[in-house]
Amino acid sequence: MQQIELNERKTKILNAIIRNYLETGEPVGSRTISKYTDLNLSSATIRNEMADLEELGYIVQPHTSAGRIPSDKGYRFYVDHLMEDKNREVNEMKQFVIEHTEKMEQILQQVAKVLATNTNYATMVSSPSYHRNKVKFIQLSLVDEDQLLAVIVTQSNLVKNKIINLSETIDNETLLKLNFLLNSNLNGLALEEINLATIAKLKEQAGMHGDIVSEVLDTVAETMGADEDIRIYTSGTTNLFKYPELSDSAEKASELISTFEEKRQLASLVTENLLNEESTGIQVYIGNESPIQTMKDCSVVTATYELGEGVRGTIGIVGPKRMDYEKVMDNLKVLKNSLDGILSKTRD
Amino acid sequence: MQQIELNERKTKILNAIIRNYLETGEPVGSRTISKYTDLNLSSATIRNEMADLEELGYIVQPHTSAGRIPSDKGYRFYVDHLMEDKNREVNEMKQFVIEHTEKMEQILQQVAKVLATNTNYATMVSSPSYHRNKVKFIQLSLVDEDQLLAVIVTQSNLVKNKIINLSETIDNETLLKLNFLLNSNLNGLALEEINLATIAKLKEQAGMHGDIVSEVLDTVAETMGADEDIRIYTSGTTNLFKYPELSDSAEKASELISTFEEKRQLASLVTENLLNEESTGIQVYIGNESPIQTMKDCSVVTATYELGEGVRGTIGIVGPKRMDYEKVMDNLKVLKNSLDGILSKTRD
DNA sequence: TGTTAGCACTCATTTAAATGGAGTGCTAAC
DNA sequence: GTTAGCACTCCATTTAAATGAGTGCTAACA
Repeated sequence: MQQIELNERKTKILNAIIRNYLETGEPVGSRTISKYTDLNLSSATIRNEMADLEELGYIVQPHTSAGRIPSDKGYRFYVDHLMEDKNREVNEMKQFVIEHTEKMEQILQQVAKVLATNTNYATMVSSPSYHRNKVKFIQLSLVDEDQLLAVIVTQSNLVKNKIINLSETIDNETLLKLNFLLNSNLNGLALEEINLATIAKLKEQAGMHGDIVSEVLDTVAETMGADEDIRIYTSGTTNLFKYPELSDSAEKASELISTFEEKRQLASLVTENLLNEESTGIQVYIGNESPIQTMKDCSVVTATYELGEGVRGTIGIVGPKRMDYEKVMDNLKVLKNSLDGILSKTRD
Repeated sequence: MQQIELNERKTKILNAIIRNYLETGEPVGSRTISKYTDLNLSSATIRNEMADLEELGYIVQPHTSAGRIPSDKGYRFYVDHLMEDKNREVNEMKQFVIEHTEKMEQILQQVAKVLATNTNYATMVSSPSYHRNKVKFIQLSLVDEDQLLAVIVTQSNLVKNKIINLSETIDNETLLKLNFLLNSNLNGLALEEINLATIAKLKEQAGMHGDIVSEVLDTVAETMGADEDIRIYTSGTTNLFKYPELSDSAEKASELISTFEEKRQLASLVTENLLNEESTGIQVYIGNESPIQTMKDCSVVTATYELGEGVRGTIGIVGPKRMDYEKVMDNLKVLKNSLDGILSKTRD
C-alpha cells in the first residue's frame, strides 16, 4: 500500500535520510543527501522530494529551516520495508557466556548485560513465565518437629520450596500418605487443570490435614502461575545517556531510568508481548507505539524466547528512535536462539 | 581533641553553616549566618570566624568570593559531634510492609524501596550472607529416572535445591541410605566444620555414589558459603538526580547510576562492611572515605542487620554529602530493627 | 582586645545583543 | 523534469555588559 505513495526515487531518498540520521542524530539537509548518495540529483531536486515526503508524513522538520528527521511513520516504513535482513554469524562470545553460566537467573542477567554492551542501548530480559508447565514431583518432608518443607518440581525442572509451619504434630506415616496423595493427584497436571473439583477431592482425602494441602497448592500456584512473579533483569540503562535526545534534560533522563528501575511497567510490556503468540517473535515499538508513556521518544525491540515448551520470556532493547535496528535485531536473534530450548539442553 | 581546635562559638557557627547547607545546597555566606542565628554577631565577625574555620579545614570556598561549604572534615565533625540523635517513633507503615510481605527477596526489595521513598536518596540492601549458618536437613529424592533433587535446609530456614543428573540409575534403598548418611554426618555442622576428613569419610561410605555426595556438598557450600552470591537490591537511584551537585553533568550522573546498576562494586562495599563486626552497626562514609571511587561526592550510610545468628546483611543509603544525616540514620535504625531476628519471628 | 561598619574587589551567573551558518522555499532559466 | 540562485528563517554560538552575592581588609568604636 505504501508502495503506491512512494515511487522508487522517493524511497531511495527516504532511505538515505533515515540511514544518515541513524548515524549522526542530526537533522539531515538536502545538500547532504545530494552529495552523499549516488542518485546524482541536485539539492534543489532533493528539496522538492523532501517537501513531498514531509507532506506524506514520513519525515518532519524540527523547526523551519532545519533539516529533516524521520517521523514514527518513517521509521516504521524503514523497519518494514527498507531494512536489510542481514543474518550475521553467531557471536561465539555469547555462546560461551551462556554455556558456562550455571543458574538461570545469572544467565538472564548475563544476557541482558551482553546485549547492552554489544548494542549500547538499555536492555531488559524477563524471567520466563511458566505457562502451561506441568507438575512433575512433589515432596513434603519434616525438617523440624513443627516445620514442614514442601518442594515442587515442574517438568521443566523448575524447583520451588516453601516452609510450612505446623499447628499440630504429624507422624511419619501420615506424611507418606500425604506425599502419595499429592503426587498421584497432581503429577502431570498444568495449573489450569487443577480445578476446584480436584482441590476439593484432595482436601477431603487429606482429612484433618487439609490446611497443609492448601498451603502446598498455594505454592504450586505460585510456582506455575508466575505471571505476578515475573522478574525483569535490566542492564545498560545508563547507555541512554549517550543519546542527547533522550537525556538532554535531567528530568527526561531521570524519568526514563526510573522506568527501568521500577520494572513494574516493563513487566506489563513484557506480558503484553508474550500474549502475541504469532510473529517471528520480534516486535518493534516505535515511539508512541510503545505502551509505556515514558518511552515515547524511544524505540523498543523485543524478542520472545522459549526455554522449554510453554516456558517463555522476553528479551528487549530500548534505545533512541534512531537506533541501529539491524544490529539490534541481529543481536536479539542470536540470543534468542541461544536461549531457545536451553532447559532441555541442560539435561544431557 | 577537636574540642581544642574549636571553641564554642566556632562550633556554633560551623553547625549553622552545615545545617544551612544541608537544606539549601548552596554555599552559605556570612550574612546568612549572622541573620538567621541567635548569635547576634555581625557578618563581619562571622567572616573572621569563617576564615579561621577554613584555615582549620572544616569548610571550603568553591571559588573566591563565594560562600562556604562544609569539607569532608566538616561533615565528619558534624556527624560525630554536632548531630542530634533523635530516636523517633517507629514508622508503622514500614512494619506493615514487612509483616505482610512473604518472601525474603521481596522483603529486601521492599525495604530498599521504602527507604528510598522516605529519604529521597538512593538505597541498597544486600541479601544476607549466611555466615556460620548450620545444616539442619538434607534430602535427596528421585524426580525422574535419571534426575535427583537435592534439597538443603539450614537452621535459619534457608532452603536451596539442585537438580543432579545421574549417570547410572539408583534404587530406592540406596537413596535412603545416602539420605541417612548425609544427614547423620552433616546435620548441625557449619560450613567451616565440614573439613576434608568429613568429606573423605562421607565419600568412602557412599562407595560408588561418591559423585553424588560431591555434588551435594557443592550445593551445601553454595548455600552457606554465600559470599560470592551476595545479591544487592537497589532503589531510588534516580533520586540522585535531585541533587545538582551529583547530576549537573550527564557524565557524572551516568557514572553514579552505573555503579548502582553494576552492583558488583556495591557488593564489595557491603562485604567490607560486614567484616566490621563491632560498632553499633551504623557506619558513615563521607566523600573519599568511601571505598567506591565514583562516590567521592557522596556520603554513604550503612547499617548491618542480622536476621538470625550469623545471618547478616547490609542496608545502605547513598546521597549527596549534604544529606540529612539525622533522618537517614533514624530510618536505618527503624528498618534494621524490623529486620533483626525476622527469621526467628516467622517461626511462630 | 574583640567587634563592627564600610568599601573596593572578585567572580559566577544572568541577560542581551551580535554573528554565523545550515537549510529551506520559491522563481526563473535550461 | 531538473537545476542554479537568491532572499529569508531560525537555531546555536559567541561576545559583551549587567548583576549581585560574598569576601578581605582597614579603620573606628566600646
